Amino acid sequence: MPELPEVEIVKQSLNKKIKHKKIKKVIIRNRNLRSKIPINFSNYLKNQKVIKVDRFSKYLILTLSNKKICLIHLGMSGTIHYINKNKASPVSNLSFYSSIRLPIKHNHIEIEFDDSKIIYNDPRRFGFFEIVKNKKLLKKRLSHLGPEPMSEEFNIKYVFQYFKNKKKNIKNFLLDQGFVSGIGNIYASEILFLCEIKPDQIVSKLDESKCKSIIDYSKKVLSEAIKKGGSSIRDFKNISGKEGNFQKIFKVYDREGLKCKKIKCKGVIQKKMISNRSTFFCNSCQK
DNA sequence: AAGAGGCCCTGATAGC
DNA sequence: TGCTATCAGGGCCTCT
Repeated sequence: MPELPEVEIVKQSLNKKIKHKKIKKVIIRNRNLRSKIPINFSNYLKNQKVIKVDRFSKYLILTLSNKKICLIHLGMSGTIHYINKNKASPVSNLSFYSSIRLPIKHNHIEIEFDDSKIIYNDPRRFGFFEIVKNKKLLKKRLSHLGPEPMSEEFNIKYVFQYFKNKKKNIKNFLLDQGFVSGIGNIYASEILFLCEIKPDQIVSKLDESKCKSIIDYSKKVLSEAIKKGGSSIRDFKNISGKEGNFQKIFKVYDREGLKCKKIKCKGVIQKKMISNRSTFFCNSCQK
């Protein structure tokens, strides 16, 4: 569910709420996530301070005072909720979704501080919590990931070279975390719309200027989404709190059958399954 | 060795 | 009302 911008929003709010706080207690309510939470997981966290919270791609990285690292991925449906013990309600929510009440089912992990706690909830269990023993191992753990879209490394030389002789379509590559890491299914469609490139375009056929527009719009869309607080769709909608706002300006995602938003374009937004993921595009201005 | 497809899991919604 | 089928923001594994 959460793509890079949403994970960034979670990271920012975690830094505001739990940075420098000491972990007093860890409760595992359900070990079953993408990988099973190890029996001794709590031992690494207990009595440690949270030094900082970082993010790479869609991963959250909690550095603890014992130098161990708690690596978190939210999968499709993972959310983190922050509760201040002194304030009964409403509950402020660290997921980019918001909720004034706590989820009841599918709470997997609770991490308690003196005055507050965070709860990890994940109905589909595609997320995970892992302990990585040091920085070097973290680098190794994340070594399969390509550059982030906003980084300098994601440049024309890299992209043009990467696309040479490749026969997959561009939508597939934007979702391929080894090529570029952080873009997910929603932003892939949004980026390609702005580039005026059809999602099933084979990448070896893209010229340099098209590659350049993919780079520029990837950076632009993701930074814009972060500014808007991410995208809140489906979950917890219509509940007051810190919802993201980017979904309000989706150009193509979930707009099947509606008119293209580009000025003077008479096109209609189409939905097509590409590698089993729904993909939205304009049948007229995307070539 | 790149690329296609299946699978992990629960919940919401659509269609009959 | 109550079935069944399909789809959902991700990523890994296997097969060809």
